[in-house]
Amino acid sequence: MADRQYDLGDAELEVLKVLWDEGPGTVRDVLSKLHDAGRRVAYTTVQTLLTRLEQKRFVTSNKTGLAYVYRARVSRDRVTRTRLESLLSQLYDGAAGPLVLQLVRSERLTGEEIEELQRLIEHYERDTGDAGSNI
Amino acid sequence: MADRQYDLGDAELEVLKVLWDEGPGTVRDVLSKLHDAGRRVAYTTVQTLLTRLEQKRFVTSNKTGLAYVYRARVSRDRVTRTRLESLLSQLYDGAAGPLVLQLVRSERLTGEEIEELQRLIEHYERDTGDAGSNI
DNA sequence: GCTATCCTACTACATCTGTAGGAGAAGTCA
DNA sequence: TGACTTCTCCTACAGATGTAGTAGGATAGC
Repeated sequence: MADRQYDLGDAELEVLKVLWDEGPGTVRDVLSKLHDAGRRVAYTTVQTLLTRLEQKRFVTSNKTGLAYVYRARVSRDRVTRTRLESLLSQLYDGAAGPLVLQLVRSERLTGEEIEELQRLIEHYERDTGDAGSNI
Repeated sequence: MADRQYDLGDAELEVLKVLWDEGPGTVRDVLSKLHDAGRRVAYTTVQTLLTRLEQKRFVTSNKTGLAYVYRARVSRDRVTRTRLESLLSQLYDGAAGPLVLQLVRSERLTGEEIEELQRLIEHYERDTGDAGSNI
C-alpha cells in the first residue's frame, strides 16, 4: 500500500504543473492556483492527488507549521521526456523524425523557433558532414 | 450504455494499430498478429477491446460468414494528431516549437529527415520573408 | 476557555481500462 | 448425428484514477 507506481493521470499532472510553475506549496496553495485557472475541484481532491503524487515519488512533502508543503521531486523536463517517449513508441515506433516533420509542417513554430531550428541543423550538418546515415 | 466516449487506452490502441497495419480483420486475425508480436493475450480480451473500439466509434464491423470483420474507421493520422495535440496542450501549453527543438536536440533524426527539415524551413522562410513574427 | 477555521487521515465510490471465463449458437468433419 | 471447433454475448473483476465527504486534531481570535 505504501507505494504506487505507474504513470501520472491527467489530474495528477495538473497538480504537478502547479508545483513546477509556482514552486513548493501547500494543498491550499495548489487549490487556489487551480481555482484561479478556472478548475473547480475540492480541497480534499487536491489533497488526495498530492498524496498520490507523493506515493508515486513525484513530489516530497515536509510539515511547515500547520500544513505540509509539497515540492516537485521530478523535473518538468523529465516527465515531459517520458511522456514524449511513450507517445513516440506508441504511435511512431519510437522514431522522432516523422513527428518533427509533422509538427513543422503544421506551421505552428514561431520565427524564432525556426531560426533556432536552422541553427541546430547547421550544427548537426557541421558535425556529421552534411547529410549522412543515422547509424 | 450504447456508446462509450473518452480516449483510447493503450491496449485498445494496440489493437487499432493492427487494423491499420494489416487492414480489416476478425478477432482471430488480430489475435494472431498480436501473438506474432509476442503479445500474450486471450481471444476474449481482443474481442472485448474490439467491441469497445466499436462503441467508441473507432472501428466498424460487419458479419462476414461466421465472424465479424472489424475495420478501422479513423485514420492513424487522425488519432496521432489528437494524441499529439493532447500531449502538447498538457505539457507545452499547446506550443509545438519547444517540442520540436527538444526532439531535434535529442539527435534522433536520420540524415534524410534532417534534409527534409531543411527543405521545409527554406520553404517557410521563402514564404514569410526570413525570420519574422508568428502572428 | 470557546468557537470558528484549517489541516490531515481515512474512507468511499463511480468510471475507465485491461484481462478473461463461461454459456450457448453455429458450423465442420467423420 | 455426434464430437469438435469457433464465434458471439454476457458477466466479472482488479487496479488506476478522479472526485469528494467525514472525523477529529490543531490553531487562532475573542
